[in-house]
Amino acid sequence: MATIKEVAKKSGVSVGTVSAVLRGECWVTEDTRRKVLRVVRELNYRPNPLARSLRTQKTGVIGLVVTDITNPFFSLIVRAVENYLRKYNFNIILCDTNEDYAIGVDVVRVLIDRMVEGIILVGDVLPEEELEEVINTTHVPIVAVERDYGSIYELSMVLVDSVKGGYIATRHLLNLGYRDIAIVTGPIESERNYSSIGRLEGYKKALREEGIELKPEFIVKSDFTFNGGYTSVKAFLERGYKPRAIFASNDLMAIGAMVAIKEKGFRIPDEIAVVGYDDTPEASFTEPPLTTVHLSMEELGTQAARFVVESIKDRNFVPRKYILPVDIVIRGSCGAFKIKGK
Amino acid sequence: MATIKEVAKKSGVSVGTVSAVLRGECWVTEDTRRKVLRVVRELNYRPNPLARSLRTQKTGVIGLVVTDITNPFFSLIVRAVENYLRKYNFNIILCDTNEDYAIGVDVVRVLIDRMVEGIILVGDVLPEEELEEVINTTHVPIVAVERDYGSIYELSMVLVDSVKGGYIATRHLLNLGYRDIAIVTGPIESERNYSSIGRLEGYKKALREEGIELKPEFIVKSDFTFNGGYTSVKAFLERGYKPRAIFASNDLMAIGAMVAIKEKGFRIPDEIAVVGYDDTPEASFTEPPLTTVHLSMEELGTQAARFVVESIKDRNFVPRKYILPVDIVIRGSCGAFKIKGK
DNA sequence: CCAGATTATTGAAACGTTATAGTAGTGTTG
DNA sequence: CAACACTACTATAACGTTTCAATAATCTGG
Repeated sequence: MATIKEVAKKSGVSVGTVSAVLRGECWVTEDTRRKVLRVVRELNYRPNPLARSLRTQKTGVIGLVVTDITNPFFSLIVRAVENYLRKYNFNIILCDTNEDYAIGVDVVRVLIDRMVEGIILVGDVLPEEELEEVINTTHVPIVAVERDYGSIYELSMVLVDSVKGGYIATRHLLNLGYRDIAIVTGPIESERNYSSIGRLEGYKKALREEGIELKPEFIVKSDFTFNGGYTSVKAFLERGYKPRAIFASNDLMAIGAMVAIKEKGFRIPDEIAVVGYDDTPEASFTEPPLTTVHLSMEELGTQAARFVVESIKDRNFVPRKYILPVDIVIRGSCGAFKIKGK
Repeated sequence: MATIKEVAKKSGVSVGTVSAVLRGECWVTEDTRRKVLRVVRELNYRPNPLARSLRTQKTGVIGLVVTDITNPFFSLIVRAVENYLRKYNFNIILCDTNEDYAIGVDVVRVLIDRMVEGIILVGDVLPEEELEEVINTTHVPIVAVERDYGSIYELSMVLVDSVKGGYIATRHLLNLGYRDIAIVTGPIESERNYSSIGRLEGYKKALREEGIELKPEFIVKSDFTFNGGYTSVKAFLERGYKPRAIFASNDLMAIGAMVAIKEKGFRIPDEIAVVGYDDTPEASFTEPPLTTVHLSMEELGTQAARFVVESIKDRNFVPRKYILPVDIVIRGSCGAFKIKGK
């Protein structure tokens, strides 16, 4: 690997000048610029980003941490973030925590050591204590996606209006005349399960509004996976419950639920209607196609990336909050098109 | 951020000694070691990896490039790679090329500039010319996954026995007595579509073996996505063809195909049997569950990561090739369990 | 008890950049 | 034409580590 020194020597100028040419400083004469650039090409010189970063304290790297890369919800966000950041010449260090706080904590520390210029946390990567610690000990801009840390901390957030999402899903089912509506939730043990709890809240709100009593046994706890949706709903049905409709808090669980429902011999949507949440690509390819709360993962990712870039470029950026609007996309599984089939 | 100098000053030793303590050199007295470590803790000192890398020429970073992070096949590999590399304290810079060579080429160059210690390419990231260029100009160990670059280049490969996979899928359908078997392929325009072409080869081989003539119109070209599978099979059926079975070259397309088949009013597997490829999680949650060629993405990822780590640790590692064995997992969609339902 | 070996430690030179103070050389101006 | 300001550069000190030759301190053994 050629270094800047060799370029300098060979083109008969100082390293400073070469550096200046490469950084596009305006004061260099056209003559020397050309001379230097020729040598750069000749030696196939490429500046060493490590050395550069060491000096400038800028790495051009953003840390992106997700809880489950395997879930299309997250991978679509990852793609959007990457596409956005590429335009600004940032690279991404990606980490998947596998929903494990220990890994999350570790990984964020490593990112900070590596002097990333920004961190995007998607999902429940860090407990509040650790987030606080990180924010107190460092100044990297942080953006949390789909995890509400409240307004106490200095970080931007990109959120989905989960309550509203849960509400419109349930509302939609109510509007279709269903009363016995069960919900399949994600993890809801603690406050921090922002998205699960929000969706559940929306569900409750819609029922309350309609004056329907809330049956605790109709709240089926699960875990946002295919398999979780399948087993929890199967168990639920085997306990003898028979709701008229099920709102699953994400598409993966909705798909699992649909399999369980069919296995128990019920028709969808005629006997049990199903609504999902996320509108992942697979939602269009279930049988019947899944009615689901649509949210744009692309928008989430882009917005998060935008916040990060802004907080890096703009010295006095103040953390912001973006709330993604949601709507419902109606397909076959809810029974809205009883006549027309698909 | 505390630097090693401050630690040195505060603990009354030289920087060299601090460095030695931190790197666990054995010659330091227990006394100084303790003294230094106390100060390290007090100042909450963490070595700057940039500076370290600049000096040692080792970054502890591996580049991981995939063509479509959105596809569970890839994201499962990513997860496996990450899990393996974490154990060796490597971090990952992930890039998604979106199947775009231009991005792939660019991204690999950036990775090399950043002095990653190894590169894992999953899928068709780079054209041969560029791979050659990269290998000739640098010495980073490279591992290609699911892309066969032949034996000319100095790189390790982790491959799936695509031909065998295609063969056993088709063989399975033949064994069930089906003769009219269509195949839905991925892109097959050029040599480099290693996986698509391999699977197609396997399909052809099985038919040939059985003395069945190959109908070119039964080779349905598609693109490895849900939607591709759906539209291509829909068009195929609308052209009036009615195969007894369809082998889709991945699960996503199989799922799309199943929707198309049902939409056209055919029952699966009674009228048209379906077999997929990959055994992604969604394969268990189709209706009926998808019979598919099982391959362990985890194994692929782990193996690739292992190769990378080995080539880094072992000065005289010679590039190796690993071929993942495949088998078929029989579920409902192929009609092997006609009696028992699921 | 001193030469020589051994042990614990230091000091300074890298690593490859950028940033900045300084400096020749060339106009400009009063 | 001296004083001054530009212009186009150069030299060098960082950045925060590791590495290694040099060195002081201690220990051996003849």
